[in-house]
Amino acid sequence: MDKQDSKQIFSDAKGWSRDLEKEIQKRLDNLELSNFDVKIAKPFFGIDTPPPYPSGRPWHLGAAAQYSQIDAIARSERMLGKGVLFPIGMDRNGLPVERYTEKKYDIRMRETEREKFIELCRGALDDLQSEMVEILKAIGFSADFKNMYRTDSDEYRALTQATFIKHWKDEMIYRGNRPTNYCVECGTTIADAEIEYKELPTKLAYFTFQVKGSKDTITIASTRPELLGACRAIIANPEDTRYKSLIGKRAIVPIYKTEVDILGHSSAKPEFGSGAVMVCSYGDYNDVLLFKELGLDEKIIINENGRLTDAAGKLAGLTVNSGRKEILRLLQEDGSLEKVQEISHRTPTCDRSKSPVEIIPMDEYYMKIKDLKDKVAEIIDGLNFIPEQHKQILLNWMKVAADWPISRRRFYGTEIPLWYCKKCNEAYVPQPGRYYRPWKENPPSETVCKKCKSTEFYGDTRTFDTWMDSSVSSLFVTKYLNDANFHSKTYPLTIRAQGVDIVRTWLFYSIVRCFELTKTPPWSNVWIGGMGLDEHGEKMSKSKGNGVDPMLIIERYGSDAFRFWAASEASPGSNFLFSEQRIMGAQKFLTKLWNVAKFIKEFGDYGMTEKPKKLLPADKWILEELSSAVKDSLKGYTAFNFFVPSNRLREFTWNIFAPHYIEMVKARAYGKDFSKEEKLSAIYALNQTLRTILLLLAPICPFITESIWTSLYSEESIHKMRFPSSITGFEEMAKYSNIIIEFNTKVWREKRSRGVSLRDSISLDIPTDLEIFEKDLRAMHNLK
RNA sequence: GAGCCCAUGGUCUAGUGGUUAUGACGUCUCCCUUACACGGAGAAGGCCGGGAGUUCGAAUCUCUCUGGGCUCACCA
Repeated sequence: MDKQDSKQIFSDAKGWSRDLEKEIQKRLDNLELSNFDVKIAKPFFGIDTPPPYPSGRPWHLGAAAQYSQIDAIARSERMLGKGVLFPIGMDRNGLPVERYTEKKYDIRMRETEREKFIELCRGALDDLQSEMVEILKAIGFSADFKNMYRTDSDEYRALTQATFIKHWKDEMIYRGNRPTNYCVECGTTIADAEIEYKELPTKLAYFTFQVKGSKDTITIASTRPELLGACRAIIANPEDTRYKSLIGKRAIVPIYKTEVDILGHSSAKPEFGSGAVMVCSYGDYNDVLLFKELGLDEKIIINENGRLTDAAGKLAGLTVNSGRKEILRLLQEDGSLEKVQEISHRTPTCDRSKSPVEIIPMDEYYMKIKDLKDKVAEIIDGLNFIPEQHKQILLNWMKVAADWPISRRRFYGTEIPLWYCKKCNEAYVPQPGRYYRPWKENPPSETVCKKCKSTEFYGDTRTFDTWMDSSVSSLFVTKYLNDANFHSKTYPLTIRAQGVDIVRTWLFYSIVRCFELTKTPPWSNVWIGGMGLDEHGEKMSKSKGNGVDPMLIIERYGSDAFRFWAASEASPGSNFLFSEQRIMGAQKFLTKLWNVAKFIKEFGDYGMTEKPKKLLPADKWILEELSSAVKDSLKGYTAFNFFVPSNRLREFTWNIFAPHYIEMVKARAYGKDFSKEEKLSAIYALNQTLRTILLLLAPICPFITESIWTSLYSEESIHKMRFPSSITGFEEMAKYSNIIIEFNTKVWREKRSRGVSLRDSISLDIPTDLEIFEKDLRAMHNLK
């Protein structure tokens, strides 16, 4: 936008709006603020930006608010004189797009040719990605879009694989056949971190086992009767008088007629159900522990399609749910079923598909976590968390974190770069540096099995958990293994910024992985944003239908109003409640600022930068008040806290500058009954104050500040300026603030009580405290 | 069951040993005043969740109770 245009807008527009913003957006898009050059000698500031998953509209309003805050980190650091590396990538691996693609084309992944399915996913992502970029640009996100990376690019996947290969060689990875969390709907193993517990209604069935060699029976209660065929023991609490005499005997499993031991074990709680429990492979995590502890033989009764196996006898082939109905019918027929109780049960579900998780023994790759706990806890302790208290979330998770299953039985992900010898099954690990696809490629030519010298291999068909990719984002953006010079100058980064919802995944895995690879924590600061909730404080979600499309809000009130709202609504780390009314409030403030600028612009180019020889007391006073706002705002920015500057600047502008100072000097600025020298002093202070407010507000409201700035002060963008330092020399004026405000209020109240208009003249004495402002105050209130 | 966090006018929120307890939104009344009616001025509205303690002095520190939120664990 050139100066002519902005003047046009100024004279016409009554307030700030989205339409004005769109004009500025074009200009800002071309600024290339995010250009980063390691050769330029500025203090380095690197941001590990969360790569958003392109999920299409509506994007989560809380996420949009959070990204606008992350953008404010980048903008404020630029204005603090740093060389800011502000990368942006798209997280494009994993389940969400696979599920989206299945739905969109009405196909099933496993019934589709792998190559074809991958193509469809990629196409879907490309569409969703361009929409995501549009949204990011609309909220004023100033990251390096020119070098936008994708976690599914050959280059990125080569890095994920290279880091895996290093972990493999360092013996950080092992392969194990262990009962793991398995989501039938997604058809893959999932990690503990991906489990979400939900209270779901379920049936608790009570049924009897015949005690061998006696007429006694023992009743057990189970929510998983369909696992009866995999029952290997019954346990009861050794203190439980009802069952004491039965411990050590054997019981006959109804329907299946197999025999199992009745054992004493403290994990059976007498007060729950019947007090006796059947132990099956595997109903829950406790069963896993008991099988291990009691040395029981597992019987695989559920397969990876979620159907009961031959081990289930008559139930073979049924799904878990229909198997449950059928076994209850059979038990009823058999006379073993005592009763069925409706209960609410905390059920582990998959956080992607929301369906119940089964525990099935699967052959998977694991990354060792348990051995690292102490070291990782130490690293976490050394990081600066914003807010400090959120460090605890991660430390708590650390205490229970188990080894991380990293392999997934899915198609759209980074392939596990391993082949196995067809003869002796020895693993072959390729050289790092290239992107490998073992499911469709042979290993590099001339590969010979180091054990048996065979040249025949088969590739692993699995992919990685997507967190394997995103947990090395800080390495990718610093060109690890790719540009040693760049990496050494940019790693570790300065700050990780992210939401509280992915602390135990992205944050935790990033620390573990990057530290293992580089022996250095990937950043020194961790900024954790709170969650955006609906107006009643409930989580926004598509299923609840309480989500709000941030683009609609931005179209209605503008991006700056949205960003100002996000900044001023809550301290960093606190959750914030959506409120359209409060976003309107933010827009009102921008309109106020706009009108202040319109007023000041009237005086043209006088004395805007050149300090007049003599400043009048009122002008010194406002500069002192301004100075205090500068100090507070800068303190907020250096702590990555935008709540402080946004509220401080709103308060200063709206409650001090506009009603008191501007009113005080209005007559002088117009030059009515004042000398030219006095007039220039006012105009200087007015401009100085506005300039400073604009500079300090620019990281939070990049559009309106750019618009006013380029219209009044410079051809050069405000976003290439430095923050002002606080003004000194007027400290003694601070004492007048309260008395000025009190006096003005007193006059206004007086006029009101006399029923005269504000411009009417009354006679009133100026207090001696305020004598130095007498001329301004008389003019302001029209005092005789 | 354990840990962490929170409790301030109708609503949201600032405040970390001394303030007349901050601001926003909302409410009520008056006012077109050469930036702004998308505005201005004024007003009402709070025993800072309850109780006990430390202190000359507590919204602020300690204990305790109550009520919320989050996380983890157990639940056959």
